[in-house]
Amino acid sequence: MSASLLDSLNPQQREAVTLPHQSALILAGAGSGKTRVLTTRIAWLISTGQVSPLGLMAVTFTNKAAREMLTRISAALPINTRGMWVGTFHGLANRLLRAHHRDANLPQVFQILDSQDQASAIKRLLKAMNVDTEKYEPRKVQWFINGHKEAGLRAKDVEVHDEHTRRLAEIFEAYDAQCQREGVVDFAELLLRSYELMSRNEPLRNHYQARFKHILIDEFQDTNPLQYRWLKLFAGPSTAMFAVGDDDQSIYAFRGAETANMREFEKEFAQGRVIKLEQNYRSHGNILSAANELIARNRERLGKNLWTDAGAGEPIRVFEGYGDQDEAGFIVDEVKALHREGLALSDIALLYRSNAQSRVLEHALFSSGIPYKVYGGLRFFERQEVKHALAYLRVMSFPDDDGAFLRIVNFPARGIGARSLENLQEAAKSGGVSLWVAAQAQSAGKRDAAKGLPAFVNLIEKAREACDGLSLAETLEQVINISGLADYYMNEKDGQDRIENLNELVNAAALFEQDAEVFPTPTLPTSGEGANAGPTPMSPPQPSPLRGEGTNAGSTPINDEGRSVMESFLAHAALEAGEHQAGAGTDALQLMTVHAAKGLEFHSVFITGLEEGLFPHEQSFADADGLEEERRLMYVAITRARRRLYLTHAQSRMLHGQVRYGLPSRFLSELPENLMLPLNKRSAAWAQEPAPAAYSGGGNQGAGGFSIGQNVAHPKFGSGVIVSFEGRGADARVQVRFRDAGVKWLALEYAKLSAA
DNA sequence: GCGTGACATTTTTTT
DNA sequence: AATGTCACGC
Repeated sequence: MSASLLDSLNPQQREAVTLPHQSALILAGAGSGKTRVLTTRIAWLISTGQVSPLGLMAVTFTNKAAREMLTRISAALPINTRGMWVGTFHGLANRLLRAHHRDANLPQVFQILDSQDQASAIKRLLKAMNVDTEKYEPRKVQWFINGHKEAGLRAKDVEVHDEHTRRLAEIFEAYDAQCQREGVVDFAELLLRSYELMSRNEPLRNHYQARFKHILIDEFQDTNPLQYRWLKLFAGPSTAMFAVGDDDQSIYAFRGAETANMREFEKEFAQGRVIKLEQNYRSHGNILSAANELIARNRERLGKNLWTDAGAGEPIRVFEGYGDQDEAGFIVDEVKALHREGLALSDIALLYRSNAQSRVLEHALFSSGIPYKVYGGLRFFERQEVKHALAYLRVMSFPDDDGAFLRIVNFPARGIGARSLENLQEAAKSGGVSLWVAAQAQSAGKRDAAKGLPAFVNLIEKAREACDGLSLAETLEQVINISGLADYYMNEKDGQDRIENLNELVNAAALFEQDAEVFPTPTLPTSGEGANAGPTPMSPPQPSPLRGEGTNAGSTPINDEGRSVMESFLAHAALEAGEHQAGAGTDALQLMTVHAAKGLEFHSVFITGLEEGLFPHEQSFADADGLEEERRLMYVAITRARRRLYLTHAQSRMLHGQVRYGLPSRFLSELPENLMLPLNKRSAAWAQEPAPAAYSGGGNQGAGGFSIGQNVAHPKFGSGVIVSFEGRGADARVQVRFRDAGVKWLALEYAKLSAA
């Protein structure tokens, strides 16, 4: 079977898949079969008996990629993939920390903070420390902390040059102490903590290094310094590292990714064993040429040249709309036409630079009745009602989590105001205990109170009793009712959606549980049962450290990592925010940010909002690196398309509640003109009139018979389009974007402007 | 203590 | 536009 597996590969792909037991770097261009090579190599290694399923680790960045890999492996091999170390950096770090939580100095039931949770934890801390939040903005503090953690640095490692930084380091330290107290761990901490665990604990390190014969890393260009160091800790003398990446698709520098890791890896591990996959199987020639031409403008590249033997295909369609609504209208019409020709909606993607841009598109799609699905944005597990319900679960199982406690102590409102909370926090602080313990103390002897703190303490204890022995889904159902969340949202005027989400949450829990039960515990070896991992001597307090912790004597069901299903579910909620959107299975148009589109492909792709300031984003203008990253982002966007590519932009759009006028993106002019097919904006039915309805209405009708969006001619500057105006009568001035002469303000009284 | 409305602030990308 | 913060009145 391995023969047939290899048959369909090209020579470079095959070479990569069948590399001997050595480290190597695979430079894999967009659409060159990267995922295929990775999964085929795993299948090949296992099926040829070179490694057992548990003797390898495969790391990805997104849950989607991890899932995809597992699916493909199970399709190729008759093995149970559960228990295999295939997952995201964060997922695997979580797994390691759960299994060795004692060595990592964490409670068995540590909770994972998502960015929202982290932000509120920081705000709470700043308040408690009496920090001036004008001087130390929570956002910046968060950025500071995460930045350092991602570089592998603790508060004590912060380089202090000035008072401000010194204070930040202090806050950093206090933040970590708070998290430790509350048994919570943020995203960066997952990695840093597991990194420290591995580097400090030699037996543990030796164990894993001996276990993993092969480590395969996807999207290597996106690793940050900490992740790279993290990987290296798992690599023993006999471990082969197989890194697949594309420096041209590095789009996560903003969160610490360093392409330098690729050069570093080449020196340290691959030692010259570099295989380039340059044949693109995805796109037609014109699309690929455009992408190549664009990315060639970047200076910092390892160098690669994608080619295809497919034909040139269609030209790239470019559309300019008057406003964002025209842009959306054009897209709706084109999508309809494509769909009519038989193309599945799910094979068409609408891409944008930032999430906020989806609104207008959604509106247009909704009113035209085209089914669509938005990825990203507000995720299921990030919704407040879901977070509330989960916080109840959390407080029930780990009441010392002050963050979860504060989230729900007075929600739904039960008469606990800021004053009582201040008192409580005071008491907790002086007693050196959690809010929950302090609340319990204050409520002693007031068991039947109907309001206030005692009522809350009562409620939690009652809920605990009521849920004893129940399944996860049943527990959630109970909690949603007992807590009063159900009643609360029932009476809210637009609470119906929230109720539905809560029901959906119960469903998700049931599904999750079912999944956990299909593979009962004993068949699921965890860390300890790698191909050749004998029991390794460990630090004393743990009897069988590699077997995961706490056999959990209680009645709660146990899953593969020896923790309760509830814990796993809470971790799942944080790590995999979830695309629990309606319409699974139905054919729907795909809407997402360019970032979210990485790794995906579609027959037809619309890249929207191609305007200066939007894409490239204005935040990137400051430095050359920022612009290069935007260009790589554009490269990623273009290479998503197999057959047809649309580039759209608008002269004006609503942004932050104001109309903004944007010039066409520089990326449009960086593409080869001969490949482009400009679509005349007037050819579209809705744009027949000189002044489109959207702009002739709300006071935009300019003086002197001109209007925004109108094409004009000037004797000296040539042809252009009116983008704005101010004043009336003799004072009236218009802003014109000329084709060649740039943007100019002209006084209507003097300028010899004529309609064109 | 709690709900309301005025006011200000924000506005990239994600595990 | 949308969300958070603050002050006020009940």
